[in-house]
Amino acid sequence: MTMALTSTAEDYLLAIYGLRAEGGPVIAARLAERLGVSAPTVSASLDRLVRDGHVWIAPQREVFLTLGGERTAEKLARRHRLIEHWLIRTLGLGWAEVHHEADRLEHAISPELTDRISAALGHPPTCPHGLPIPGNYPETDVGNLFKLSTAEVGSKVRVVRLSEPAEDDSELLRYFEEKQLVPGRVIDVVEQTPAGHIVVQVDDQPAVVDDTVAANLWVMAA
Amino acid sequence: MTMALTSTAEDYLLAIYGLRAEGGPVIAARLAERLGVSAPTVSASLDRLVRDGHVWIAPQREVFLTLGGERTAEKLARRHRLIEHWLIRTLGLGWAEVHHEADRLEHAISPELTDRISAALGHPPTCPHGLPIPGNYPETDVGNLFKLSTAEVGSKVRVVRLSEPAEDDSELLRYFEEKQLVPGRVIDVVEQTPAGHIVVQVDDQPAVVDDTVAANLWVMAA
DNA sequence: AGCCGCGGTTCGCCTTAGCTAATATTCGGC
DNA sequence: GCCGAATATTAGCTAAGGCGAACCGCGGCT
Repeated sequence: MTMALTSTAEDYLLAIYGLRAEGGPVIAARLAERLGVSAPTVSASLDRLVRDGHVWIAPQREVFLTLGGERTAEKLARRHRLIEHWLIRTLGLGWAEVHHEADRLEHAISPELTDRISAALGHPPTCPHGLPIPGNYPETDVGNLFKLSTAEVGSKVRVVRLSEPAEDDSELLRYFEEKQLVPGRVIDVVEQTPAGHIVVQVDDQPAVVDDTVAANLWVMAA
Repeated sequence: MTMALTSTAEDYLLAIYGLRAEGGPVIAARLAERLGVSAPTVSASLDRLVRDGHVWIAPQREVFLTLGGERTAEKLARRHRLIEHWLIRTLGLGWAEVHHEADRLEHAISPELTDRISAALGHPPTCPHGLPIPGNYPETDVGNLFKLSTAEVGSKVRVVRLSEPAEDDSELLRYFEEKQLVPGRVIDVVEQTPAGHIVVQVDDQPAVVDDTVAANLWVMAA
């Protein structure tokens, strides 16, 4: 009988899962940042997660999900991303606001409800920001995604998804929405300035994308 | 800056609000029953609620909501009851299952979301089980409700709402649904047996309603 | 060698929210 | 006025989840 997770434990699993998906080593300090808690708190919480078999810590302090922990995290990510669609679809909530609401709702939705939501939405493969929904997403062309910041000048690319951390930045989300830098859009990479900024063309409208911002958009050749 | 309530505190306010609406004195022992916790736990929690100004204890140990506490409880009840409708409307959830899901969701929905839900549903005056939704409910004929168990033999009555505790009893809910003893239905009170059971006629189908069950249905003359 | 900064842990402390066992209080009957 | 049942409180425990302060280890600089 798999003990029920606390809402806090769910947050940790999801944060680890998200950081992992972003690439780069998952360490306690990053978790502290993302979750907005102190280092000692993360230490204690990780101890509990290890004790309960959701997480294991590699010799160099890197944090990994166990098989069970990963399965749980996938369920949670699925839940979260389906909720985002649901809120947009049934309540007309804004693309930029939906993530925060989903953050709180994801802990309160039963598995049965999750599946009903998926069905009611026609089993969408990704969330509104382009992140894949486990269980619905066909694992194709995951390999040939790259960040807009590394796109070749003169190429055409298709926006596929936002980075995980971008989802927590509502100002950034509103910016993306305004410039229509949303999943599915095809854009021209016009030039890269010496400072690293990228000039793109969306719907024949030019837009200058800050280099740090461009690192938050995953694209593919189009 | 009104301190944010914990999920547990919200449960208490809602329980007090509900018991009060059912009539009868609200005391700690009833709260312990309804919330499924021990008496000392209720004691400690009430201390916190008093400390934070949500609740007030009268000399004879009776529990009252303060003005602020009552306002909060109304918001929570509104939230809960709107969620029930929303789940039925957008996901086709069953009349009998919806209450439990709403119990968990009500702590995770923002005020803005609540209003959007209300708007999307056309501001329904009551929840699917007939309980009024604060802010939407026109306060008419609240006074002339009575329990089915006290209805006069030979009279016609209209089912208006379920009792609060009935909402927590899914078996009872399924029974009501099966017999179509749901808000809006007009039924004939045919006879009362010596044991106190009540024989009614719904859609020309006879049904025997247990006396304790009949005490959970609020009706009005029809 | 020395030191700074980052990462991590240990220590001690706090609040919420639960429990049991024991005790105290109050209420309704008789 | 007394008794027993119901109610409430006290005392003492646990676990989760927070905090800051202090300290350790290690990698790079200078």
